[in-house]
Amino acid sequence: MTEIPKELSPRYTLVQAHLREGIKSGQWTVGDRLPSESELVAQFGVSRMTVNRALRELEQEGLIRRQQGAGSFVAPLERVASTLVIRDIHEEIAARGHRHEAELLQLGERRARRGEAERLGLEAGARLFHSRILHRENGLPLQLEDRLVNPACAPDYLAQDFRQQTPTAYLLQVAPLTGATYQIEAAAANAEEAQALGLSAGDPCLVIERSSRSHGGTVTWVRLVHPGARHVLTGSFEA
Amino acid sequence: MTEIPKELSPRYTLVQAHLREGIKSGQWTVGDRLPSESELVAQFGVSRMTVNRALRELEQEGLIRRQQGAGSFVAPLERVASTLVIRDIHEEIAARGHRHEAELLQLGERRARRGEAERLGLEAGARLFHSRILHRENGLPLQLEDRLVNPACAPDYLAQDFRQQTPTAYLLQVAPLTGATYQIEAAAANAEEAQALGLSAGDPCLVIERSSRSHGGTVTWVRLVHPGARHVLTGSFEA
DNA sequence: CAGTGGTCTAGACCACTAC
DNA sequence: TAGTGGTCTAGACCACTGA
Repeated sequence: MTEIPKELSPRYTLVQAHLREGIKSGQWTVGDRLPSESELVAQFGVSRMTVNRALRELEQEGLIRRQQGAGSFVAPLERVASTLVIRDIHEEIAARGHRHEAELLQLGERRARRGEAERLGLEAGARLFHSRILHRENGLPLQLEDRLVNPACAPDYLAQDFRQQTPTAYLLQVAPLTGATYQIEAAAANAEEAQALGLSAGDPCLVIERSSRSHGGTVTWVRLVHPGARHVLTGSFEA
Repeated sequence: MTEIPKELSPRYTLVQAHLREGIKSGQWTVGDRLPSESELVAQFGVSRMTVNRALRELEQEGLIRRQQGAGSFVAPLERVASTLVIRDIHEEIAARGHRHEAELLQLGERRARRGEAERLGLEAGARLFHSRILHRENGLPLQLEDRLVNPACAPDYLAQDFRQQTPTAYLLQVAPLTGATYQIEAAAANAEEAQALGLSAGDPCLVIERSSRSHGGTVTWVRLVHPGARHVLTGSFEA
């Protein structure tokens, strides 16, 4: 019937662009009702499925809110939300075009200390692997990585050369990630951390703690300590 | 033709559940090719549009990767990504069932200092509003809020009572949010900040700087300083 | 009740990929 | 060239909302 334009944006994106523009410009503001699906069908000369997809995706983005029987409305953007990405330190440094070096400070097996078994979902006093690595960017200490590993998920962990491949990369390979939780805080460097990172004890650090799961349960728990002055998390979001 | 089941999950979610299960269980692992759309059509007895939607949404989630002409594959979950939400401090404290108090330390109009005009997209030396508020949770200092406001976007800013309504809430009301950028870092409290927050100078703080835009441009820039020991950002993600 | 969004179908044409 | 995903249509039935 109607021709599908070649080399152009798909039609549903045209509908989205129209609504985005109206919201950005203030034509529709928070709480306003947007044109109904059938109105957009008439306006753009497309099928309802196409309009429906356009609106559904805008809803997934959080830009609009849809209510069956009532209509589509401009969503209140009360929250600054964006996807926070925590990347492998090697990738992150490489992406900046810099040199990454990993210094292995500790690697071994030991019994879980108080609280450690719980983090990995093991029984108290279970054996686990432990590693401590200092990551440098162009020679400058950037991250101190303290890691606990569930031996059941990565039995060959101790045999790896972590100067060649980061624990993160190795573990992703042997135990595909299916979930994670993390926590970000500011903390003072203790004496050990300060020495490794070339700071003074008490200096502010950005600390990320993360627990990663795979099919077989919790694979690893890691504490990443960064000099506060040298590591910043950034993000943005756009309506 | 085929009946649509009542009171049950939509059919596209059944297809998704099947694929999710296979990926979680390890039936398909990173890089594996998933059944094609037509195979899933045959397997589930649904139309291709339905299967297509199921797969498209899994791709948006990042769980699979699709390539025209080649197939759908299990995506490598290399990144710990999740939606980071920065909420209004009042909401955050109220959600914990605690008492929020705001102490107005400064409120006024002045000329932009060096670097400040740029953050708001104003000309050097332009006039702007400034406020400094200490937020307490159950009496304990939790956040020191230093804010610059573009007068063009919120001309009545100085007349508000910020003990009753946070600047965040007020500004969202008068200038609907259309975008923002933020930055998270660890920093040492300076003398002023330490005094306000009841810390010692040099104590680690979690600092969030955020710039918010509305239709009319940059509305406000804010620096939020939190005692490192008392504020943690958390999040999680699931395959 | 009329209008809304939620879901679904059975086709279709296209661009792309791998063999 | 055969098979893949990308997009689109013109219908349809349904659940829900608000007047």
